[in-house]
This record gives sequence, structure tokens and C-alpha cells, in this order.
Amino acid sequence: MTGTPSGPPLDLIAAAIRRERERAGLSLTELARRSGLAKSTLSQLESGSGNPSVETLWALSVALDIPVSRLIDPPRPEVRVIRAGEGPAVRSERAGYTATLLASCPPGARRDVYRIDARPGEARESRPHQPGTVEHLIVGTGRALAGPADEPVELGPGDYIAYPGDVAHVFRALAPGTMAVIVMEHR
Amino acid sequence: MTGTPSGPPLDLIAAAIRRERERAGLSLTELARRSGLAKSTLSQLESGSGNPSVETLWALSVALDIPVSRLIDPPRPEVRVIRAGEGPAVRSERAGYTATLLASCPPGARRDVYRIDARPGEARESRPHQPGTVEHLIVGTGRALAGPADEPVELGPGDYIAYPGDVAHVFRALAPGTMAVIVMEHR
DNA sequence: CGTGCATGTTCGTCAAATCGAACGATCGGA
DNA sequence: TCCGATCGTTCGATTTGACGAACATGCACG
Repeated sequence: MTGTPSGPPLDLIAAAIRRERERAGLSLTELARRSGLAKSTLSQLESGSGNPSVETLWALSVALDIPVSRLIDPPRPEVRVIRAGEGPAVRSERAGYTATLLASCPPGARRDVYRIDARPGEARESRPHQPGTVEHLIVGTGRALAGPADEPVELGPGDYIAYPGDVAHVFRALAPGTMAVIVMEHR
Repeated sequence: MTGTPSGPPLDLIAAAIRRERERAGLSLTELARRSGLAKSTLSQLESGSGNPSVETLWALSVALDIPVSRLIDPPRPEVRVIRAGEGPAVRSERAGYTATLLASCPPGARRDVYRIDARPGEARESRPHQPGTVEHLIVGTGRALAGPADEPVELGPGDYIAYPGDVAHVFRALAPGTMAVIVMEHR
């Protein structure tokens, strides 16, 4: 029945709490006072013997002035470079449209970053994605008609648009060599 | 004394759980079986009368195949357009560098989107941001030298780089009319 | 028209998270 | 050296989350 041996990261949470507390320069007593929690609770949590509730986590995140995610999703940054032309390219059936996935959605993150290279031609329509998704589009070069399918907006170099990704939307290049960046923000 | 009566979003979590479950097309019984939780627990949670522990949340997120954050951070989408030249511009002291904030970090989100317009000149150095921050940079036009301050990378049109934002980093335009997009991802 | 199986809810019990208070340890000043 | 303050830990009492079983309801099938 294991299937997922991904044990509950109680130790990680414990470490995160201690780390964030010490980062804020707070003592256990002080944090207890600010968060309204008992310092015994905090002590036990930081010692790893604890399974806090959301209320507890929320109180902590408020007192530490950090998003709750910081306490449960362990991060890990890196340095990556993807040269123009490299990277996983998702070409449309029709030529003249190339979407390159620059930064996919790793565990813990919730956004994809694409580079779009397109030539004038048929519009590329996208069916709705996951509800709550928001797309950010910045035109680099050329011109494009993009946005919600029922109300697209004409954009020039440097223009920016944000629109819900959970409804049908469209992208159509209006000039040769049109390049754009799309940040697809999942929820 | 907080000023923000930001009550624990128990209702939001309840709604989120139900939403995500129905999205996955799972019945309460099925989700209970997959997550190893009692369906009574799930029922109570979805009814809003509950304060789940991290173990419970973790089991849910694994069973639903979503990050835990999806259950605790509330969303909110919109449609916005910022024309080139519009929007809050943050000019550097030295001329030749303009950063425009396209999408700031509203409550619940955790990323800022900037457009950078720069001319060759002095490098612009940024001190470390919040720990865990990751910056994504895509060059639109021109050339730039960017990345960690101790190991910058030369980038051309379409090139992409991701690097930790919690260490000193730098951006220097190498050609006139250099435009880039920076996605600053907080944690 | 019953029967079988499903979904989602309610109730009593148990384990555990949280709390408040007391306890040694450490540090700084008189 | 002694005293006070603060730090973090430990210990019972209480609240509360999680579980399992029973329950009401709806739907398909014979």
C-alpha cells in the first residue's frame, strides 16, 4: 500500500520553522507571544515531534511574516541557461509557431515560462487550462493579437497583458519575427 | 494587535479541497481510499468544520497530485493590459535602465513580472532578495550580461536564464535597445 | 418493485495536538 | 559571587482532530 514512500516532511517543517524563526531574530518566547501559541508547542514543533494544524501554521506564518508555503514546500534554486533555439520546443501543427518551454513546473513551483516565436498566419487557439490559471504575455518583437478568444487585444513591442487561462484564449502574430514571453501561472 | 484580522482561512481550505477533489473527478470514498484518510474526516473538512494537520494536508496533496500550497493560498485572476511606456516605471539612478513593474505580487501570488529596457553602460547590481527567490530572465532584443554577480552569462535575443535571487546578481546591457523580461519568483 | 452498490453525512471513541506551569541552563550586571 | 532575567525544554490536563461504524439517500439492475 506504500505506493508513495514520500513521508510527511515533518522534519523539514520542523527545520523550516526553526530556520525562519532564527532568521527573523526572534526568541522562542517572543515568537510564542507574537503568534499567540504556547512556547511549549513551538519547542515541540521545532524538535520534530509535532504535526501542526493549519491554524498553527497560519499563526506562525503571520507572526513570521512569510507565506505558509515557505514552511511546507522546501525550495531549491539553481542556475540554468537555455540558448535561443535550444530547449524543448513545442511546435504547432501549422508551421510558423514555436513554443519553447523555458521553466517547467517543478514540485513546489506553480508557473511555466514559455518563449513564443511566431509568424503571421492562422491564430493559435488554446482551450481552457486548469481553473485559476493566469497567463502573462509580454511581446518582445513584432506585433500580436492575443488575449481571451472573445476579446483579443492587439499588442506591440513591450506591451503586456494578463488574462485568465481558464477560458479559451488566442495568440496570432501580426508581423514576421514576432517573439513573446508567456508566464503561465498555475494555481 | 496584528492590524490584519487575517483569520485562518478554514473556509477557503474547505472550498479548495472540495474544488480540487471534484476537479480530479474523485468521489469522497475514492479520495479517502487513495489518501488513506477516513471519509468522515474528508466530509468534515469539506464542510468547513475542520482544522487539518500537515499530515492530512500532505496525504491530500499527494492523492490529488497537487502542491500543498494549492490548498492554502487563495487565488484571483483578472484581465489587465499595460502598454509599452505605461505602468509604474522604476528608473535606475543612472539613466539607461528602466524597470517596469508589470504584475506585482498581490496577496496570494508570489511573483513579480518586470520589463527591463536598458542601454549599454554600467552594470546594475542587485543585492540579495528574500531567501528562496528565483529570477527568470528572457532577453527580447539586444544583448546582455546577466546572472549571479560572480558568474554572469552573456545572453542574446531569446536566451533564457534562471538563477537564485537570494544572492547578489547583476544585469548589464551590451547593446542599445536591449529589452528583457524578468520573472521574480518569491517563495 | 425490491436489491445491491454507490455517495456523502452523523455519532461515539481514541489518540494526539495544544496549552499552561514548572523546571534546569545560560548569561549579564551589581 | 550572588541575583535576576531570559532562554529552551519537559510534564500533566484539556481540547480537538482523526478514525471506524452506522446511517440516510440516490441510482442502476434484475
